[in-house]
Amino acid sequence: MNRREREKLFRKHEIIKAALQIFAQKGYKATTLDEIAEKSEFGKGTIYNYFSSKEEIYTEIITSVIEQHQIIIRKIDEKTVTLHDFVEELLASLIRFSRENKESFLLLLFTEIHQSFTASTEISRIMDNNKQKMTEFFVQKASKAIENKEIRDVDLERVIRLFRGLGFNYIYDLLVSGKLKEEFIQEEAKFITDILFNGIKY
Amino acid sequence: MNRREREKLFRKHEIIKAALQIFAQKGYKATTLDEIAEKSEFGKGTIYNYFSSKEEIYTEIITSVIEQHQIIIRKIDEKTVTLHDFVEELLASLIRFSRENKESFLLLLFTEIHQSFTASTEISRIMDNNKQKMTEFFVQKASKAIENKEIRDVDLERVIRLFRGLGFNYIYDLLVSGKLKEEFIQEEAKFITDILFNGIKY
Amino acid sequence: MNRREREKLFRKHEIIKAALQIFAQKGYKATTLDEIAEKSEFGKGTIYNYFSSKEEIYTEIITSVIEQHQIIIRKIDEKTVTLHDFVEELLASLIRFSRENKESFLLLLFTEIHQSFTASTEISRIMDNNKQKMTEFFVQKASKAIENKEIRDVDLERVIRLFRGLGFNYIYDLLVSGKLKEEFIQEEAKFITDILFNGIKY
Amino acid sequence: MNRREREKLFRKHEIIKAALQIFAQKGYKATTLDEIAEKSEFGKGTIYNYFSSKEEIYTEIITSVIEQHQIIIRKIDEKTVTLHDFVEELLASLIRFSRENKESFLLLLFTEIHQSFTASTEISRIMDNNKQKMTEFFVQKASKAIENKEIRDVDLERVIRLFRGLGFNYIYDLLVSGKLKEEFIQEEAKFITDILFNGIKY
DNA sequence: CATGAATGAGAATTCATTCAT
DNA sequence: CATGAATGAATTCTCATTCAT
Repeated sequence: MNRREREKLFRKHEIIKAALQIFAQKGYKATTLDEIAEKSEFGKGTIYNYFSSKEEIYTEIITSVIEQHQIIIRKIDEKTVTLHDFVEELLASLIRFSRENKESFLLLLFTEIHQSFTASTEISRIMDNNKQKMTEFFVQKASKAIENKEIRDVDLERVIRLFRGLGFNYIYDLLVSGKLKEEFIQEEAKFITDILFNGIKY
Repeated sequence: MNRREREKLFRKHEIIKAALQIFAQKGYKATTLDEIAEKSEFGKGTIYNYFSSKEEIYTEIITSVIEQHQIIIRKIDEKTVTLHDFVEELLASLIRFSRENKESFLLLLFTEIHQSFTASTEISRIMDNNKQKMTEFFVQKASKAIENKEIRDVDLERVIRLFRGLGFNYIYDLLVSGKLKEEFIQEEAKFITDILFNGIKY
Repeated sequence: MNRREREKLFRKHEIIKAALQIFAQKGYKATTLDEIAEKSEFGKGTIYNYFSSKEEIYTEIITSVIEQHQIIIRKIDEKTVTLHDFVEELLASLIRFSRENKESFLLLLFTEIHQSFTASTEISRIMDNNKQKMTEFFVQKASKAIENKEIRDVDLERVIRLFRGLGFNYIYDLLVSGKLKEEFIQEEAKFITDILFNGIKY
Repeated sequence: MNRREREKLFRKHEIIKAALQIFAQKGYKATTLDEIAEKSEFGKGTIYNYFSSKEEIYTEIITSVIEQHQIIIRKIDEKTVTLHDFVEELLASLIRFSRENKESFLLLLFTEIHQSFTASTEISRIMDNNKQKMTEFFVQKASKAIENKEIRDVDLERVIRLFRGLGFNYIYDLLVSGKLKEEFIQEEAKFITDILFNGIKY
């Protein structure tokens, strides 16, 4: 990649950065290109040299966010053996990611919850695929955990549902409460894992 | 209330019903009055005989949904003594409510997650108040549960965060999966409660 | 005219009274039928039993106002001989009329100034006719006044233009200033007449 | 000011020119943005790149017209010494202005007469201020004229009222009659001044 | 490439008029 | 007759997209 291409990519990224913040704050419909132009400090027309439509900006952003998400999951899957470690490390990673990429996380959450932000079936497909992937990793680890008597013989479909709920919403609450300090990330992950494995019973 | 007033109320409700469905599907911004008019089978102008603006429709709906939500929580709070029962019954009630009022639930979830759908600080206030109320009920029951050694001495702020995450997101997943049958509602509630109390550990 | 007809006429007059006030305050376009309905304490539909359109209400009102105006002029014309008396008495009458029918006067002024309030050529015709009539009376009296050496041999077209300007705008200023007391009406009329005849020169 | 800014200003002026004509013809309420767009030969949306609302267009226009009006008065005030000259020159100037800016004059007249065209208190304030200023200049010159025995000891409040009436309404009549030729402007001004000072008496 | 002026399709809202009760 | 609910055409305003410079 020569200088020209590198610069082009850099400018494109500037636009994405600006757009992400506004999309995360206002949602797809309520975000205007004027705002993106202003925040990215480019002219409105310039944006169309990098993206062919507002929807494309959104799609590209959300696709990239999901990819990062996937990479994290994949890495943790490879790095860990027991379900317990998988859960704790995945949570820690996701919490860390959310903290460092608050807007990405929020956008992911919106898109997850509210798929019709955009009419794009492309995005739906990617989201579903992502969900599917995460489920696979979890089920694999969990199945083995049941075999190894690490955990009880629970209904895995339900547990993954519950786990996903935790993952997303707990982190969201942490984010908006503003209490998410770097030094407590591992602690938060441990806490959720503890409850998930041991329950709150006396 | 005479016939005329009853009819008027009925028609207003027809509009609300239609609007709720579209708001829940598309969100506030992406919902147009033309759609509401068409779905409610009224003329566009007619809507304005019942509401003074699009925002008023939204506010009225979300306020009413939150009220229903509150009533459920309050009832379960009075009806139950132990935290275990409170959690199980509340989950069952919320699951049942969501099943019967899918759109209401989705709208609540959107508004919770994405407060800037509407600029209305009024709605924010109501939402915060609702969150606060639910927290209070939970904390009260949980504090006593700790005293009574029903549960361990866990960090309540975290547990409520976790529980709320469960409540919302688990139900959402159930809803979109389309697997939420009436006969399994109590079972689902029991399952979550079981995990929350006993964990998944072998 | 039997009771029924008298009542009908009475109700029609109630509507006219209400409409006149609002038209005078806001102008034709900015006045809504809802306002007229509310002010007249009739249902909106009822108004259409008495008038076939908003424009008809306006036309009927303005026509009636112009008629009253004409009657005054005609009466003063008959009652007076010299131009001086004609001018003074006409001014006094018009000032009195404006004071007692503020809205009518304002409406007349608007319609005079701003004929395109309504597209109605009917109104234009009536207004022009009114103007014409007033001019005729004035010119007749003035011509004789020149003959009789009551006044100099001035350009009558110009004087009538000047006089009309006085009549309307002076009264308007008096009206909005709120300083128009019954006991000063004749005095005001005398003042204008004095200036018109004698000028302000030392 | 560079080329871009000059062009922008020029286009803005094109819009103002078109809007002025229509406002003057139909009044504020009855003028639509579609008409302004069509007359100015811009797209409807383009107008909003120059003004943020219909009301802003109106306000800007009327403000500018009043300013021009003020400038004329001020200039004449400085240029003349006696009341007689002030009156004659002011009338001539105003007549000339009205002839060359028919629409501006009409708009001024409407706004004066019918302040509720727009709800804007801003405009009311400006209008009142303008009225006030004109009164001050007149009163100052007239007071001195009384001292100097240029004119009789007349009630100045009344004379200014009368003079304003003349100024506005006489010119209006001239305008609509279409008889206002450049070569007669000074003559018209002389005529009115003559009557005001000497009266029409023989 | 960068820009921002121009645009019109589309959105919310208003209101005169109709009409069933 | 009286009423006011229903309506859609008309109006103001927004914004993604195009395009000339």
